[in-house]
Amino acid sequence: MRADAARNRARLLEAAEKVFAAKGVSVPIDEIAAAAGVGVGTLYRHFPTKEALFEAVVVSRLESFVHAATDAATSDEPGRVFFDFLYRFARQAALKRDLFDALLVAGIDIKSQCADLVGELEGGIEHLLERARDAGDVRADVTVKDVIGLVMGTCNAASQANLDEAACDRMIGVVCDGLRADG
Amino acid sequence: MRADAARNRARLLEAAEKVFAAKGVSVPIDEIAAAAGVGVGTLYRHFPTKEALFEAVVVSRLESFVHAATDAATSDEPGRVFFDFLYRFARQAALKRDLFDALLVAGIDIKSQCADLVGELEGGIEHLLERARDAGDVRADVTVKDVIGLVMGTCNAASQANLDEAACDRMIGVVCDGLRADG
Amino acid sequence: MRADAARNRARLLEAAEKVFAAKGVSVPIDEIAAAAGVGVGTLYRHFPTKEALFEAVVVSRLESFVHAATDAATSDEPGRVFFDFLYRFARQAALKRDLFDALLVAGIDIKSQCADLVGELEGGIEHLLERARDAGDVRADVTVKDVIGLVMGTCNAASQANLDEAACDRMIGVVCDGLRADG
Amino acid sequence: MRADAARNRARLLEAAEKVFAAKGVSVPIDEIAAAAGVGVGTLYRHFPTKEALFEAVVVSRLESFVHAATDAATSDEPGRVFFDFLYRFARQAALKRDLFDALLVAGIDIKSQCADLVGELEGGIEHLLERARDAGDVRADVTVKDVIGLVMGTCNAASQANLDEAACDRMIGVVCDGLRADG
DNA sequence: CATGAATGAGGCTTCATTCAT
DNA sequence: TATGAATGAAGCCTCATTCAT
Repeated sequence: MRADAARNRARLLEAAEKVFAAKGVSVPIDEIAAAAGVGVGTLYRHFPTKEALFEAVVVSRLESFVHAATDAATSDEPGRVFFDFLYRFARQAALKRDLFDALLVAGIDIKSQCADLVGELEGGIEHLLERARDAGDVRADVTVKDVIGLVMGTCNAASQANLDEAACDRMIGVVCDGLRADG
Repeated sequence: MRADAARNRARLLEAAEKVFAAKGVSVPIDEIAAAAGVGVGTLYRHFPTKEALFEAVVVSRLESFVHAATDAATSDEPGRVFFDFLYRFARQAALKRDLFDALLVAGIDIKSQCADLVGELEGGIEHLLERARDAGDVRADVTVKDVIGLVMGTCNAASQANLDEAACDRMIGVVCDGLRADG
Repeated sequence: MRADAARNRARLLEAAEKVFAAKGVSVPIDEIAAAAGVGVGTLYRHFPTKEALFEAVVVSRLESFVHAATDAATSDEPGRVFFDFLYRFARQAALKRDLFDALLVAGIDIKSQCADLVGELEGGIEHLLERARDAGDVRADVTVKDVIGLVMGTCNAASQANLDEAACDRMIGVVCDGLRADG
Repeated sequence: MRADAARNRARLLEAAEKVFAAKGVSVPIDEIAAAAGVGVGTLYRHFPTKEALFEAVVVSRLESFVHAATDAATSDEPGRVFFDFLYRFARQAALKRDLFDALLVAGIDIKSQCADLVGELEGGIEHLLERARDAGDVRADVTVKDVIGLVMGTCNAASQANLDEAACDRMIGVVCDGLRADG
């Protein structure tokens, strides 16, 4: 791939992330192209479909989470590491508001690549969860999906309600305390 | 109001609730009319705008919550009543998936009536929360908005992820335990 | 026809005249029914079509002009009578602004009854014109259609431009002077 | 601007002029697009609104009138030039039937550019009128608005009644004679 | 290869007319 | 019979996608 093509692709992803976040998934694709400083044609050369562009944005987000989970996998303080991960996860999700919502809500099905990554991410978190549970730091009855749902849901709610960072931390704190408790 | 008009209005609300929930707010309005078994014109006679229809659906939902909060306001077991309310709230929200998300996400501003009801509902929950807090059953640092965000967010997440009722209860359980804890 | 039916018909005609004049021919028919204080159903019982209602309105207007022309037919001052008629005609037309415009412009073809009345009116004016011409008070080269066009066109223009009565009189004065002149 | 875009814009203007003239302002916009041999989308790329398209058509017409008025401004035979202008004006207006009516009648407000041009045109004609009046060739009591109303109204009437060119000339002749007369 | 003009299906809404009450 | 609710074709406009430049 030529250097300028690569640069355009990067610009498009960045612009798409911003614009999707700011205006929702239903934003006209021309607006994204404009924000990236390229023509629609160029956008379509890199992403065959609006949906494909959206997926690519989500994928890039997921990837960073997967890396974080992998990095945290081999600590010797499983509990601390697990909860730290949740906080970091939450903060990220809170920052990039509307994107995950959009992903979950807007009726755009997650496809191929995305599904794989989601699986990987779940796997990574499950690993962290199990180690924390084995160490007695997390109650026994919750599943990965519960954990992800709790954190993501809370973040979404916080961002949708325009709550500040303090509120978001407080809410995640509640969730973490709930996870620690003996049920 | 004539009998048939009332029947059609009810059908429309019901259909809209279902269809919005199943396919998101961006569903074509004709589909709702078809689901209700009436022509588009009839829909527009009852609701002057797609947005108005959506609002009406949300309002009817909110109203039932407000009633529940009011009913629970005068118990002598504030803690139990508060958490019971949250469970009921959650179960309702989980059943009617995607609607509240949509409300919060889809860029449709809440208007007039809706805003009032939301305010009322917040007031009602705040009352329950304060009584439970005064009774020492809930930690001191959380606000109504936190509570609502936690419950709603969790429910949304659960429904989006197609989790079953058990998972949803488990998640709400985590949240409630977190709220009980001393922070 | 029952008394109340007749009253409804009259009310509808009156309302239609006002509403058409105020808002143009493209006004929704419900608005006319509402202005007349009856339901649309009643309107349709009296006039099978929006166009038919419009035609009826125009007919009633034309009839009054025809009567005026007939009344003026037998004067012994043909010139004065002719120009007086034009002034009266103009004033009427100017008052009921938008109706004739609408009639002429809006693509609604004149039908049956209307056409007959227009013919009658033209006949009446032609009679006045001929007598005035024979008396040497009007130049020889103009036709009835010219006269009607000049007066109606001027009135329409005046009303469209929101000119006041003085301006309208001035303009008709110009036209009349032009008609008097020897060409 | 790209060559094809310019060509399409021109085609659209031309088609719009014809179609508006033939069928009135209420003609569906798809019909204009079809007449121009382009898709609706193209029409909307060039003119953001039906009204904007209409305005553009009117503007192009007005411009030619303004130029004519400017060209005639510095003659040394003010009377002849003034009446010549009116004849030319009339002939143009008569050719493009229904457009100006539509403009004046159909409830489409003249906006920005249009208003400016109308002002310019009025100014131009006023200049001609004053010079002709000063030369003693036109009666003293008429205003520009009167003159414009008389000519435009007459032309509209002529075209609406499907009168031929001779009749139109005759009618304008009457108006001009009326303007010359001493009132 | 980049651009942005062109396309047209499809969305929301209006309104003349019909029909149940 | 009067009413006004129901109907649905048709209008205006948007926007994902294709294609000429």
